Amino acid sequence: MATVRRTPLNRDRVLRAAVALADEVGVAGLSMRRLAQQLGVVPMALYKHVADKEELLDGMVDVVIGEFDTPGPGLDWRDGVRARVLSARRAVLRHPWARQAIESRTRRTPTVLAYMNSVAGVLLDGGLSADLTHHVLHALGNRIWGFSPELFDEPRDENAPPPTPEQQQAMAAELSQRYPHILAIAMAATEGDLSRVGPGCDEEFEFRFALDLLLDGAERLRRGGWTSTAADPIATLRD
Amino acid sequence: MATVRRTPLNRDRVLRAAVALADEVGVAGLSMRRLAQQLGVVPMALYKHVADKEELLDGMVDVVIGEFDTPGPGLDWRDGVRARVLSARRAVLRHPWARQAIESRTRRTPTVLAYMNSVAGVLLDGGLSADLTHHVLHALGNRIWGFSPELFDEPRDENAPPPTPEQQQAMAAELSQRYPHILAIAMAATEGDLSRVGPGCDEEFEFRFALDLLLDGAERLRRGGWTSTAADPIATLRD
DNA sequence: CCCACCGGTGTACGCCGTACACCTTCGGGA
DNA sequence: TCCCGAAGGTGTACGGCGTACACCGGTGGG
Repeated sequence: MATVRRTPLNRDRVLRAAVALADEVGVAGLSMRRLAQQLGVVPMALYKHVADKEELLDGMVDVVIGEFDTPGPGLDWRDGVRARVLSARRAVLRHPWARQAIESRTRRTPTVLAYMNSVAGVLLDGGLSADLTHHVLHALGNRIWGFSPELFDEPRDENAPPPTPEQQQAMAAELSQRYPHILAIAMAATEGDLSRVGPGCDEEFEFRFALDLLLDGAERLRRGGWTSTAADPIATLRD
Repeated sequence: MATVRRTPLNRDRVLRAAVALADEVGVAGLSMRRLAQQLGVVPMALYKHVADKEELLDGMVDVVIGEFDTPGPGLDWRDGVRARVLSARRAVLRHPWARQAIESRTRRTPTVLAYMNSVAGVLLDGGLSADLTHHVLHALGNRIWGFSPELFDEPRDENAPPPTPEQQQAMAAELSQRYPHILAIAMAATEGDLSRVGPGCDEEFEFRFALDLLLDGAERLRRGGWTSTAADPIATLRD
């Protein structure tokens, strides 16, 4: 009997299936065994296509980077960086696990290098010295991958019931006693309505704010002919 | 016979042993079983003192935060933040696993809140509005914990032999072909001597550079009476 | 025609976190 | 004085994980 032969696996199909699976169940729920099951294959079959789980994750990150789009030239260098980085951000938002995956990766694959090279190119073309470009890339840090590094968000439990007024009252009392400064911030962020503390911060705004703060600081340094070898390299910033 | 009774465990001893063990073997090598062994106790004994491994890690982070020191008042707000953050940095450098642990944590323990509250207090006392303080804290992101978020470092293998001149030549050729902008940066960073690419970037410098870039940008916003409700909130920054 | 290789299989090992039932010890009311 | 309940430590067991290793059928090139 003509048992239909499955079209054979290959590295690309494995990676794309892994991305899809992670989109569903998160990076914590992604296991070699589960991925194999999803592909209708025995776990060890995967190892014909990726060396180990580390390499699988590297490959998955490469897939996400492949979704970044490269805006054409002709932009102010700051707009060029913004465009790249905000595109990265959109890709990372489509794959919520990507942030954690990127943070945990340490290998720099050719894809990763190519992306860094492209961002660096925008800075250099914009007139930043190689020196300044280097340090600005460091300053941007993970932001070039489209997410801010923070410990502030996330612990939001969607299924939790909204706080009752009494709970709000209690929280405000607790905050004002032990963490008055955090209370001040929360009040400002919610315009005094602590019940709106639920939705949390506007990540998009925070991301752009920090990005622009850094890019505009860099632009000021560029104009000032900044160099890292000066005695107080950052002094140019101080007026 | 008088079998000597071990002094009983308690949460504090467990956490400190965990920190010590992680200092030795890293966070990846830290398992409940191994920690128990180190304490001369059966694995399940730990669960009388911490709910689960998550809570153990939260507690370990709290221990590290406990090592931050709080500089006295009387400093310029920027110096106040710098002092706190650089002290955090020293603590995190003493516990190399802490960075990863902090990044992976999502629960905000009272210790975490207290630290954030203290940093926020410095900003507010320095004359930043609650609004601006909020966004500046976001902009600083993980930097308030004493490390920069980056994908640039780490993959340095100490045991690897230094590259031979031929390898350097090959690397430079590869770089100049495929990643010319990265080459430019590497040349600038090593003053043209690519053999010094080994030691990597000066993390301390990069950290301070980014920190000051952000703090000085924030100071400029403060002076300009920045507010997030303006049409183009960041416009104050432009030239 | 044969054989080497490629992709997939099956089994097994040693880790992991932790649920659950149990057992000792000890301090403090009745 | 007795008892009892809590606190702290134990032992066993389960289900999951990544992956080493031996194997095996099909297929295409010499």
